[in-house]
Amino acid sequence: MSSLREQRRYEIIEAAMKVFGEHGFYQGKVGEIAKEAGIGKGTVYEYFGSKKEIFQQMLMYMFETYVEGGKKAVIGEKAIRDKLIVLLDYHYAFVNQYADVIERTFFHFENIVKDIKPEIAQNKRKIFDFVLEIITEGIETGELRSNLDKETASIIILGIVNSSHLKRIFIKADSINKIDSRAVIDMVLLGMGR
Amino acid sequence: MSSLREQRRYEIIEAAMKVFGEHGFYQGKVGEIAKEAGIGKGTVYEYFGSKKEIFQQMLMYMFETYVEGGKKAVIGEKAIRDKLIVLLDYHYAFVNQYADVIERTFFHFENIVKDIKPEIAQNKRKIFDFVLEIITEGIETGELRSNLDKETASIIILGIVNSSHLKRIFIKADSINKIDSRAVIDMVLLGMGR
Amino acid sequence: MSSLREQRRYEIIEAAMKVFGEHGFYQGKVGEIAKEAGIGKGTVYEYFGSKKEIFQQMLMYMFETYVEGGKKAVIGEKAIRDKLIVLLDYHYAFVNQYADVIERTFFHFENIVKDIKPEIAQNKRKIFDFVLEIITEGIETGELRSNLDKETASIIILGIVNSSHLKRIFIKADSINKIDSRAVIDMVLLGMGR
Amino acid sequence: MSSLREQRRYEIIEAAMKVFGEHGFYQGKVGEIAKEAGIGKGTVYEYFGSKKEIFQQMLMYMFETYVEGGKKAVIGEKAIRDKLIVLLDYHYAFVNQYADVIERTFFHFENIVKDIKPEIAQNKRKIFDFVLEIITEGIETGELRSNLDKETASIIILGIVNSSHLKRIFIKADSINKIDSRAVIDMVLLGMGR
DNA sequence: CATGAATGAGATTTCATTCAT
DNA sequence: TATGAATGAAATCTCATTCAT
Repeated sequence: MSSLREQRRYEIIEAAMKVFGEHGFYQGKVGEIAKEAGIGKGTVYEYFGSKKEIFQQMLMYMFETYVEGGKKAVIGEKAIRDKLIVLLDYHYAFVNQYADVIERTFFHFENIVKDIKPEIAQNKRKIFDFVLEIITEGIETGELRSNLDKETASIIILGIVNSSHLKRIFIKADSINKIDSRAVIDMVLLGMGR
Repeated sequence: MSSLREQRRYEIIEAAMKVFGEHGFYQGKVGEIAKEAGIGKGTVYEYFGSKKEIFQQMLMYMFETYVEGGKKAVIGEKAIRDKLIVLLDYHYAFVNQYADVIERTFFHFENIVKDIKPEIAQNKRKIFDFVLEIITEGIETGELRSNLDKETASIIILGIVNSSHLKRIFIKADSINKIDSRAVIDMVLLGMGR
Repeated sequence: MSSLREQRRYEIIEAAMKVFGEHGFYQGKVGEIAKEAGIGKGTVYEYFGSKKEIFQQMLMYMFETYVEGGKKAVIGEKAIRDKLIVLLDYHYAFVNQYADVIERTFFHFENIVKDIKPEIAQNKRKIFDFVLEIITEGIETGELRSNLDKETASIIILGIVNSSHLKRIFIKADSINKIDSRAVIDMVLLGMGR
Repeated sequence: MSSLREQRRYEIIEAAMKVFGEHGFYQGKVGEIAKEAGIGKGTVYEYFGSKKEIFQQMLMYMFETYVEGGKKAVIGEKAIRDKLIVLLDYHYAFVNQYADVIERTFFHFENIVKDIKPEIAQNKRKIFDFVLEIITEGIETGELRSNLDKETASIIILGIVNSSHLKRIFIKADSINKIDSRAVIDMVLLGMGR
């Protein structure tokens, strides 16, 4: 059955996340992915045409998982403030779960997938649109200022969302200190000014 | 004198920025760096012990340039708001100047420099401290709320600073639209909330 | 019964002729032969021990077909001149029918079948003997000069027979111009000299 | 100097003739060519872009050598009969010298060099033209019949020239019996008929 | 009998690094 | 000091063959 094939594909992608996460794209060896997945090297090529394709499919999978999960996480919240907090928490959890592979590849694959599948590009755009939606909704419900430039606000939120992961990079690589989502969002909503 | 040697080292690093910027670390060839620098392949190894070392030194150089330049840019401004705006502009200009190499390597070198020189780690910390200083100063001068958690605020600023470059990644790769630093900072200072 | 098995073997050989004809021995894949024969890859190995064996059997089959067909074609002719013309036509038709596989393999299998089955060697010899017979007969009937060195004459005829296929190779690959068998044979019988 | 590079290229081609001659294109390994040439595997790639390119250049070299040598060999002879005899001898010597590689590749490279360089195609044509010239000259000098179809005659001669090598293939693989060029040519000139 | 998923040996090719000049 | 020809380790990918179903 095809679901068996799907299952095997998924196992390889799982293994790829581990290996690419540990070593990045160029240092991640196909042989190691195979070993990690508990199969032969040649078998990997029965399911994916090339190392690059494994990587692309892995990214696709992560993007989809990310966007889907994010929407699901946010859906339960009513207040925009809560949505943003949940989004921040979700992002942090996601990044932590896939920490290595994200740090090494998620925001850094442009040159690897120059012949990037349109679906991936779409997914990138989806993340932005997702945040834009929340902002728009916040303005409509009156929780956010009505004169807010929505695109700029989204950029800011996205930047901050991404900060959780920057913290580890910029402050200490081994930091496991989670940023306080509540504090962050409140600071953004209230403003830093006096 | 050693200054000739320094000069030559610098030329190689310049070439490395070009080559690594265009192709990333693993696809950037030492031979291309040599050609770009107008010297022989073997000569590169008279100045650097390995490809990895060239890369590390290049990062060091960029960090130092970044921090130094940032401090210099900000020094002329009195108001914290202006300092932040200038910082954002500076970051954007810096990222644009070294756009390719940053996108491909600046936030992605963990695995390349596992045996990272302490100086690089220090420089990363310096960037954070630099922002932290501005925030602290802002609180002291009363421009920022006194109950602000300084570290969190710095993380937010850093995240936003980094947004300028995220915009290109998340929205459209070919976008040349600069984010409006003034609008962004004001939004952060005033808050998004009603 | 075994005739079912024979039938299946024949189908595989037919498929092999197509595949080896298109891609040659090394580029012709067993999987493609299987697909062409409409059976599973594993099934091929129920009938043949290895790719090499398929190839050897295919050659055997072609040799036998060639020699048999050649004799049959010639048998109806009385005059040696006609026999030779018919032989030339037959060879051309045969080569055209199996054009690709012959061009790619017929004269090029030495290293593939180093452990060549004696039967193949015998078949090669048979082709020569077949021509030798015609020459001998021609001398006996007085159509050919009595002082003709039979072996040399056979070599010449064989070379010329093979020319039909050389024409395509040496002049233009896409040439479909058949050489005029009558003209050729007459030229050989009459001689080129004044 | 460039002649050093030329020299090295030639050495590699020599090694390639040996290796491809022994094992054919697909079984001839680049590593073996390198070893045969007494250099490292990587060095081969400093001189040729790929295995295919080595093969193509080798063919080019052989064609050129063949045509040049053939013309030189024939130039000393006045009579057409002698020219043809010399050509036959020359061909036999050439084939013997490069026996293996010719048997395995010379008439069998169509699919390897699909992207065949125009120069190779030209060389193939040159061989035919070369024979055509001799025939034409023979007619002009009156040594050959004036009503001879020149193209057909050339095909015949080419086929026969090629016979010397067919002899080994069709009769016995280990035969070192040279065909008697004089006898062959005379038979062609006089004709086989009574 | 028939199958095709799984395998891994082995080939080509790349490129950082060395070292004789 | 500067060079670039030479190197070979190592990686990706192919495909004949096996064998559990």
